[in-house]
Amino acid sequence: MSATIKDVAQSAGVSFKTVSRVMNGEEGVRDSTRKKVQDAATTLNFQINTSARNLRRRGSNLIALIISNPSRSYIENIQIGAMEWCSRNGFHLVVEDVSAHPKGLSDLLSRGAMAGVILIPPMSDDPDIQRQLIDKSIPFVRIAPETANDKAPSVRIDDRAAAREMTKKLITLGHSRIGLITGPSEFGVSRNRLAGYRDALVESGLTIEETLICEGAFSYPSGQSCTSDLFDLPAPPTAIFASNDDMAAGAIAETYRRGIAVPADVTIVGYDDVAVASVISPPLSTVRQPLKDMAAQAAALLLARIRDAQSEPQHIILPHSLVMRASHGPCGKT
Amino acid sequence: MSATIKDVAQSAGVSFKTVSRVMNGEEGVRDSTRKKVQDAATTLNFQINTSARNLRRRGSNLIALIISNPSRSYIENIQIGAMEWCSRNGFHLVVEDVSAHPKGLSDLLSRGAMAGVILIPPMSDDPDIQRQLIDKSIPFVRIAPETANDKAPSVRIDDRAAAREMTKKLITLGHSRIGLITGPSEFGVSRNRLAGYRDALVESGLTIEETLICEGAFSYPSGQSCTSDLFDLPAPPTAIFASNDDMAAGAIAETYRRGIAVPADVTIVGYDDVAVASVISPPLSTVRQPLKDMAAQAAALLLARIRDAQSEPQHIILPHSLVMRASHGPCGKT
DNA sequence: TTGTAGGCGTTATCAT
DNA sequence: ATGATAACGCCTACAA
Repeated sequence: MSATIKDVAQSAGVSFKTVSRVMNGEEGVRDSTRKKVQDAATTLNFQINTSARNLRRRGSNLIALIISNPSRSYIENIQIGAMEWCSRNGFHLVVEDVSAHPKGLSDLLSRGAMAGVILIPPMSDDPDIQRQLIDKSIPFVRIAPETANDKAPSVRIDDRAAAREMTKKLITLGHSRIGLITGPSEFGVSRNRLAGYRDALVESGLTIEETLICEGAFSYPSGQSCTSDLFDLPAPPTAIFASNDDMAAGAIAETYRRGIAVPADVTIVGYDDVAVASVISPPLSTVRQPLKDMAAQAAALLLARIRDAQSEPQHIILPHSLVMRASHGPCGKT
Repeated sequence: MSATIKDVAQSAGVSFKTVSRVMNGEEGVRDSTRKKVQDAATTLNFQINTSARNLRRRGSNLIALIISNPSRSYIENIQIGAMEWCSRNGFHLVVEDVSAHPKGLSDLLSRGAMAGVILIPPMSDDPDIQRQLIDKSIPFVRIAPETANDKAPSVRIDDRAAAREMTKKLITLGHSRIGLITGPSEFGVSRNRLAGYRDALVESGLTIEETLICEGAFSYPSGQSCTSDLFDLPAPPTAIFASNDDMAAGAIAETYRRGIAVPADVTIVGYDDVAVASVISPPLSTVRQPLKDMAAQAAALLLARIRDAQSEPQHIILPHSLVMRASHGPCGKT
């Protein structure tokens, strides 16, 4: 079929090892020889065989991003950050959804196939997957794990502090009955954000009402139904803090459906700052986390572990910020 | 490091070929032998080496989805459809963005790396990429190409008919000044949708005003600015048909910004029916195309070509429909 | 039903 | 600066 390095070698009148050197940009090849080889390669339309290279090198230029269903907009940003890093660093990104077909994962992780793996919530907190990875000695990195450990590097923001700040912001606006829509409890980030919410209330001397806390699924419909439940309370909240933007968008939709105005009648804020936050109306006030950066930095930490499995796992905390757009306002009610 | 097929063979007391047979689920192995081998493989934590297998088989279990920047929501649905198909059929999906780092593509397409490639707009109409793929004899499939050809299979909806139907629908509602926000002209789908728009106007005996046609970029901001231009016209349109939902969302935002109500004062409709369509308010009336199905069927057609490069390329046209939500209404003005 | 020989295309090692 | 030889781990072809 297509040409191999031996064909190129013959055509260029050198040994195939020399071709190998040229293809890998190694030193110690005379310029004239190099040129001869390059010309021959171009003429023969030579393409290196990745399988053969990987077999011999015991390596791969593939990084896997393991995802599960919930928030597509979250994944989208992570994926973009990871893809950009990959293309700048000679890797390619394999995206695998394990929620559908769990058996795909073990195939994906067959020996030598992936140079490394990026885990996002909820897999970053999944002990099974991590043990699997460790057993196969595949380097991995965790994005937004509940807590850092010494098995793998990690990248995160300080979710607890961020949730605390946003809650305090709402309190500053005069709100004292603040509904919280959490993510599923198996997500470490959900627990951390809930803790931050509690921190703020306690620090401000407010009582924590468990009925104001509703567990969502990080999805738009779950934002709607939690909001519905909150409004059906005898004393509904004057502000709702959703643990991601998708749920906040659902909350706003449900609010409108009931003829309640945002932010005039009720304040709604989100978390993540993904695309939907600037597209809905009113534009969403939210916690911004630098998802693309997080993914890029995660990939970089992963590379360090790919290069040297013994290197100390690093843990990075990136800065977050509050992006106050137009979905919040002062508390109207007493 | 980890076990090879030979280690398993020794441990099970059979030849390595037998192990190979078991690992590939081939017939002609006594059940007792099979069990012995499986046990040994489990004990040794054996994982097949994909590089060695691919090298020998001259194959790969990787399918590449080549994307470029514009509409992330479009890509999202295509990607989900392709991923699901892949995990059901023993493949994995590599997602590569060529808009950033074009050189990544040639590396990705190195010999044997990818079993096949899925092209979406605008790459489905890019002659360079197609020639490259043909030169390397990598099977590929085109999603939503401008026209089908005999080089590769394709999957699409009838964009021209769909755009015509939506335009007619608006005409039926009494609109005669209908603005069209097209996609970039290098997209075949843009040209087809534009043609359908013209078809409808001509068939209805309306004149085509070129000033009512504005070229967008398939992005939210471009939807805003085109809409702004349309409203600045001496005689603005009473309805706007955006060639994708992102631009329609931008159009609605710009409309609100000017204090104009949707759909009371102006009708706005989109195209694609992606997530944003049901999340914004009012919920968007739009042309639905079955993106996930399209991707899954594309992958299936691709597989046929991977299995037999000589097989006749198939061309599938999937049904579309109009999803009339709440962003349209009758024409108020004369 | 099971086993043996050989090679896929590349890189590592060691020589020249 | 360049080349010969030997793996990497698996599968195909053929043999027993």
